[in-house]
Amino acid sequence: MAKIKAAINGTIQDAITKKAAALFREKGYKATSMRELAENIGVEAPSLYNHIGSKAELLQNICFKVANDFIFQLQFIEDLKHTTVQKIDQLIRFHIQMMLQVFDEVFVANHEWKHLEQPYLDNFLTQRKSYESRMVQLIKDGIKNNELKNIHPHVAVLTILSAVRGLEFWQRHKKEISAKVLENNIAAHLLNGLIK
Amino acid sequence: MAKIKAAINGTIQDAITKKAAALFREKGYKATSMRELAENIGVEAPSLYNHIGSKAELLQNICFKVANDFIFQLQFIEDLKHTTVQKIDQLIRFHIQMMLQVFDEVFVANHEWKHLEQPYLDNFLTQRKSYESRMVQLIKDGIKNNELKNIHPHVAVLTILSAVRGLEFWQRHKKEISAKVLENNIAAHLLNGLIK
DNA sequence: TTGAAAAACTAATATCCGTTAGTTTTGTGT
DNA sequence: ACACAAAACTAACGGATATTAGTTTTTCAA
Repeated sequence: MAKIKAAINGTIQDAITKKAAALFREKGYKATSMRELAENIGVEAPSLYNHIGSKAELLQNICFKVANDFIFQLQFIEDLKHTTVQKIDQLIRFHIQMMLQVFDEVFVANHEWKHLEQPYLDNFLTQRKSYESRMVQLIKDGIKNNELKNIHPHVAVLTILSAVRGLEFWQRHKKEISAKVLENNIAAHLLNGLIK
Repeated sequence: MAKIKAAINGTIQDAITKKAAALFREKGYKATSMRELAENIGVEAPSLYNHIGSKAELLQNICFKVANDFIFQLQFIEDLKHTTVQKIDQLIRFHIQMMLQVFDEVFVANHEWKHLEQPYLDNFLTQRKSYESRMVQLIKDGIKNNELKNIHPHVAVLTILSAVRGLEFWQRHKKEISAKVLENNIAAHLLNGLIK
């Protein structure tokens, strides 16, 4: 059998992880077998182990790569010299873009993290909790300086995060509507419910 | 081993289905074994088959019961003599209440439906698509009669559905905040982004 | 061209899964 | 108390799973 083809600027391991993300998204982690992943790549299952450590490791890499990207961007936005509304708007748009650009990976991080093994599971949940807290703080800032209505900050954060997650459904309608229209509609819908 | 205890006004099958919903929600359908379900009920795995047909059937019952409840309520709301805004408000609140009252079942219908087997899978997806379409029509009505802004109806529907789904996260915070506060905050957040 | 490293292959293992068959226990109406 | 039905049990099946061991093929630098 021919060698596994890596993308132009990626390792073979990256290629396997990418395909794994697609399958984990489509069928779920537990329902995706290594034989199936191998077949999709064009190789026998045991050959995968020349490049990766284990199935569990694939899930770990996907989940923590996504978590890292979000945390990095949040840090970047926090440090900007903008109004709170501008920051929230930018964060919402980043979420939307991630959803559209690395859909499989974000979906897996959102839905399949529960199959992480310890200590990765606790680690992941801690990171997510911290991310939520920092978003709550952003909303609190906006309320304090009178940019936002006096809504319940934590409820607002979860409403925003969940609404953005709804972009999962839009993968099916990608042709009917542009990314920019989506971004503007959703950001407006969510922000208009908050702004004074 | 003692007999399986049914709830006061339910069959034994209902009791098994209820516990299955809890486990499917917590661990996922594929990751939940019949041996595990049996242990949780206090019985050996084969004993379950005196009361149920198969694992797949458990998932079917959970998913279609939930779908049915939602469709029934949507029909009820459609027939009301209310403004469109009132109808949408009421529908949002129903979603929130379902999420809080039959959390496990709604969660499973939202996340584990992909493990349904044919023809149930297609059936379920058809029902869901129809439900979405009818919500889109509701929004369109509201735009037409000038109650709502000229937003993209389908985007609005998915934003609402996803935001409500965010209540999943609130199971952890149930003690900190009352159902009524949640309901009011989320409904307001989502509606204020739509109303003219 | 050759030789070593990388990566494919085949074969196999132990474990888990849903489910069936056959048997024993339990509960209930007479 | 007894008989019958309901529902528990044990044993076992065939099949899928992730992964390992051992071997052959491929690739590529010298």
